[in-house]
Amino acid sequence: MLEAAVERGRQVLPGVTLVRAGEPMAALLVVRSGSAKRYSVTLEGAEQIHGFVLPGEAVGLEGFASGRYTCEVSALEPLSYCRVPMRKLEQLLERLPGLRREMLRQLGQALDEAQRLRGELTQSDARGRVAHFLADLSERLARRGLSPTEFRLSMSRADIARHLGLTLETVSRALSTFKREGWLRVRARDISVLRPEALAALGGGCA
Amino acid sequence: MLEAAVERGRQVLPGVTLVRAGEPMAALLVVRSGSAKRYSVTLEGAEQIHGFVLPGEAVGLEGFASGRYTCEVSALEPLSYCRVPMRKLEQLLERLPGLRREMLRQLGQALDEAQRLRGELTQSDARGRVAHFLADLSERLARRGLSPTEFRLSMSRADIARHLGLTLETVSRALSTFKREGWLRVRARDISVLRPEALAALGGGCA
DNA sequence: CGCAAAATTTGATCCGCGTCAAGTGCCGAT
DNA sequence: ATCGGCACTTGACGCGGATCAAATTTTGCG
Repeated sequence: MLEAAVERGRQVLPGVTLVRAGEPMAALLVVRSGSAKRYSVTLEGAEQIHGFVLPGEAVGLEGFASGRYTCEVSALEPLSYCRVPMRKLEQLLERLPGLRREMLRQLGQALDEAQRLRGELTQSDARGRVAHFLADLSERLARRGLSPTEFRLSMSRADIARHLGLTLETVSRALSTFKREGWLRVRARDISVLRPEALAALGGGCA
Repeated sequence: MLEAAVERGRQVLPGVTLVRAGEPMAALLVVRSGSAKRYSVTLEGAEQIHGFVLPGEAVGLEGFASGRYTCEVSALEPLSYCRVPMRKLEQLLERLPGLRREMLRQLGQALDEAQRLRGELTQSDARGRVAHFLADLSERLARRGLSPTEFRLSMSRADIARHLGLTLETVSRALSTFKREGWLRVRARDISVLRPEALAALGGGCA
């Protein structure tokens, strides 16, 4: 059923752009492995990073609004994904009530997360934001069966900073602080979380 | 068709809570007139304001994620709304491909706006955020056929501040600055926008 | 393996916004 | 009409993070 509609996985190299802002939304993309960044480019040419796409997550859901993608998505590592053409998707939605609910669920979740993140970011200070970012990443990795305590950041400090509305220096300082406090081990882009609860306490003030 | 499924409008007074976090999502609510604030309560009891609901907008779409609402929505003014029970909604989605697309479109748009807003807020300074807030409000009012230049804020400065991740003093100062520059006229909660383009320039750096 | 370029860390200084503290004006109650 | 309370405005000051600058590590490549 679903499998039959899905085009065989495709592979791309780091730096390759999967979708561009303004391009018609011809298909739904789901990342199989690797990671990507979602961003839009401001008038001044700066990247505004909306978030990072991990395995199992869909790309460009916000394109449903207008039928066109509203941001760019480009691979941060070698990445494989599968692709469901919109025409196929509509046929499937016609037939499968479960898939309808699933699509609404996914969109609802994306919306919920976007809001929650916005709340976190506007309320917290720099370290709180970085802690939250790490905790969130950790949780999403765990959801995919990967280690929540040992992972490698696929994005640069600058990408993290632009995502959190900070400067890369501030992100670096926050990581150094966490390291000094004994909450993390940091070696370049390799992270070991030693005290997840400390990060969660700083990052998550939500009920 | 749609009209038949919609329960007659209901009215509530200011301060009344329409939906509560954790409550099962039994129906889709759409605001007819008046306005409301969406918020969640942090562990410390502070309100985190996710946004404001204007006429024509739906309440609690993020509830699709889990079948339960994830934030509270309470009326800021006398408010009327209509209500589509979830059971009815599913039946309609079964039969109407157009409504399916419309639901996805609405969710996509909510997602797109949440992301865009997050980007704005994390990148801009205090005046940029307030300018963006006013420009956004103005645009949404215009979309409903209301005046984009003359309106009354239904929310307090404190609500605006918590929404933007600022303090109420800073919001007040931003408004005073805009007034001094001749971009706005401000009398208590009544706003006249004199130079929309100035606000847009400060508020919107997106492509 | 060694070099050059890029990414990251660390340090010093400055400024915007949060905080604390007084006013000022608007609105409802009596 | 007057009073009291609350929302808002305005002012003073300190701190966290942006900015500028330089050292250090990592990575990609010949």
